[in-house]
Amino acid sequence: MAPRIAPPMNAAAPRAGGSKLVSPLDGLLGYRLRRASMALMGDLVEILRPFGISVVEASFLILVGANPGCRQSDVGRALAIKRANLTPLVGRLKARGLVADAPIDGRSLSLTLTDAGVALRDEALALISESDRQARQHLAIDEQALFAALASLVR
Amino acid sequence: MAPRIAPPMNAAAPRAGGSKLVSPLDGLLGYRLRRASMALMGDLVEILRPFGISVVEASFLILVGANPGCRQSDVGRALAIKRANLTPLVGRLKARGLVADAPIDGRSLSLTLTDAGVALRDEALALISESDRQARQHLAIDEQALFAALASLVR
DNA sequence: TATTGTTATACTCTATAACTATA
DNA sequence: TATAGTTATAGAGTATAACAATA
Repeated sequence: MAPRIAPPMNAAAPRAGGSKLVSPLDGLLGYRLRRASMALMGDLVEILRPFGISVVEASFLILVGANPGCRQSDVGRALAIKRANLTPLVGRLKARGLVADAPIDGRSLSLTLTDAGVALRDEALALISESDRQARQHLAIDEQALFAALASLVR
Repeated sequence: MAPRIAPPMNAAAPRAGGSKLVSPLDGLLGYRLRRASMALMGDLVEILRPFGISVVEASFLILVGANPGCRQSDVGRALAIKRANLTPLVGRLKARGLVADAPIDGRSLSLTLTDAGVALRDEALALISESDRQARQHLAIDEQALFAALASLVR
């Protein structure tokens, strides 16, 4: 056994400082993912605050903007938003003049961004992309590998 | 220009299948993190359902269990739970006989798991760790590098 | 019969503000 | 003065169930 230097007496007492806790959670991938996700979500909330839209609403606008004429139900599936929650969400965006809908076949609705919706989406997406780029640029890991690993955890 | 073979007529119409959408969100790290986190959280919810506790409650029990006698406020800080939400959380766990508290200095509370709390924590943590291990074992990426990358995104 | 959209409702988690007591 | 804990309350976000209309 290698000799060990005796630590100072106060180092032997756990909880001395009173604030640093042992965290078994730090060894869990799920926990680390949640904390990282929450950190980026927090940034996103700040970015979106001036626009007066939520993260879910922004995701919705971005997806509809990239798929003009898409069915409401498909957007809901893609974002894992339940039908029952989709109605008031679309209602808010329509009320703000950001989204327009039109019947497809009598039971489905097609969605499109209005000009105002496109303008807001463009502004917001630019800021979101820039913030995301900044978060990625100091990663000490291959970005493609990271994305692939994250994708492998979904479903 | 290279000659192009004419596609079948129905292939020219986007949205033919009607379900796959173009998703600019897939290029965002924040979005991929959120989806991956939500997937693992879903697993966790299923694991905890038989115990009748939430993900937050399980995290709380695990952290208190690893730090007997810790201050309630320190646990709240470590898990980013606001003081106002901590009181009913601890109240529920005390009412179920999983956690015990004791005054430290007249304004702070120290928390400890009861025997029942330790037993539940042991059972739950074993299942959680096993589920987490399964999620990690097929990652095509260095685990240490992944954890470091995730940590670099927090704060 | 299965899907789409709607309505109503409830539950969880989180957020804010005000208050008391203590270091 | 800053911190710890409490209380009350409000807001997102998400969940279920039931319904009508349509494919």
